[in-house]
Amino acid sequence: MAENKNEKMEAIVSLAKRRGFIYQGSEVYGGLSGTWDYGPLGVTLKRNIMNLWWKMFVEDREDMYGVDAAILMNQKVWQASGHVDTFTDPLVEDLVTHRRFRADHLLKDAGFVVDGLSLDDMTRLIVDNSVLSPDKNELSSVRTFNMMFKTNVGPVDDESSVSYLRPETAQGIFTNYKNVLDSFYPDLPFGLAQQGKAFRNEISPRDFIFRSREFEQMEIEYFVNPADWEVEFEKWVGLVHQWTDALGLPAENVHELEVEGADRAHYSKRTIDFEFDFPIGREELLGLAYRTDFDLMNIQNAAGKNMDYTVKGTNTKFVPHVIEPSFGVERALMAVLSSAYTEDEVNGEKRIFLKLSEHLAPVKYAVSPLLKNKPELVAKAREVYAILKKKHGAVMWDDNGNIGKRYRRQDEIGTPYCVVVDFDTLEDSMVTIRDRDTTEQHRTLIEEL
RNA sequence: GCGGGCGUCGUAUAAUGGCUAAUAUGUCUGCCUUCCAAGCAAACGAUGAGAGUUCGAUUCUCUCCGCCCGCACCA
Repeated sequence: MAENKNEKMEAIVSLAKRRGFIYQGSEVYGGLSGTWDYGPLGVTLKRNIMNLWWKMFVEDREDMYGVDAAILMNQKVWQASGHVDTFTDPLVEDLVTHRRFRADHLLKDAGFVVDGLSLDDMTRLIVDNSVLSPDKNELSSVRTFNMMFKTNVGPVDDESSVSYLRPETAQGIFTNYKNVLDSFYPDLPFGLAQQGKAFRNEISPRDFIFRSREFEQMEIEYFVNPADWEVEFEKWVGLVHQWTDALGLPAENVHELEVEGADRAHYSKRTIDFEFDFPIGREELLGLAYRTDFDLMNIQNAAGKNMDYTVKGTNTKFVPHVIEPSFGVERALMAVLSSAYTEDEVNGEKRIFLKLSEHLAPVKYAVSPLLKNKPELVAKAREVYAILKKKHGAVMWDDNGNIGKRYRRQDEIGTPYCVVVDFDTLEDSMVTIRDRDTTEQHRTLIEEL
């Protein structure tokens, strides 16, 4: 097994696989880098996170509208959004050290204006002016690396049929802004929310599910009066913290990073990265960006459609500005798993458990007969199981081994409560409930579960 | 993509140019068990894929796939 400096991360990856949360994509064929498959528990945990988000940001609010746009979009979307240009990095390679650099960055550093230059133009500039790599060696010609997955739509494989798997979900929202205005004409501010897959051909997918080539986003485009953007932005800072609280992430592990000018995305006037202390280090968990009217204006110019919003009962018109909180599902999941992963000792033995919040845990209750070779206990336990299953859904039957083993198994998958039917249950209709975190137990009536 | 290190049951480890590839745990079956991985018995389960060298390859070589560390990239 390869060296891994991070034991906690390794333990989580191992548990995730062993217990049926997350597997390497295409594993039977040797895997496919940057893809991950979700097992029975993983898909439930992931959906619980996504549903929590949907409830919190869409269902529980009056100003939010859900959409679900197609992943394949007209190629004009990506030209207008700037992705065709900016998701394509011009790279050069040092012919001696083989290190790679951004050609445009090297040229800019050397004092050249590179805006609008073709690859050939850049190569010529490098050759004519003997531009060297930072390691003082000759450079290769300029080649592109496109982060977007390209594909063709329809039977003809030519330029007109080119499309891309979306590298972000946001554009699917912007392209429907006008549709939603026509259907609802909500008062400002209002938001459009979407969950869905996005694809990026990362050079180097890394760190378990942290950076992968196919991932799921939860995004909101919140449309505001340009005059109000700062106030609304601050509100979203607060809402983001509510979200990380709801995930059960310790507040002290969530950090705000104000992203400075040059590092911001091409569309953004202000960005805060919310970072989390992952086992792999402090890394971005989600982003909050003020996108101005960049996207709507792009559409207005490229598609020739008016994007104005008219304030009701007035003649005031403007193109709304946008606050965009953008959440990565896998990163949220990884943050949840890392902060839930706990080791302690019970009776001098190491115990591993996932301290998942009740509303996120893939299994809420495990039901067991105290002994599985006593038919009367099994029958009663089955009864209790059926009642709970009907009521809560996420309930597991477990009669494996002995009671201690079952507790440990359930601990590892984060089941908050284990319900045990014993001989007294047959007399008093009470069951034992054992708490995952404290390992304490108490008795309660079956009806009160 | 470059450089370095790697790839053995689900997981964690062992061993080997030639005997049935070992141990623990797990999973499963039976017995047992009146609350925290107890015990007994049995079974299942692996050399990432392909090619080459060889009488014989999991072991040596090559290609591919994947993983780890570093670089670079990360809107």
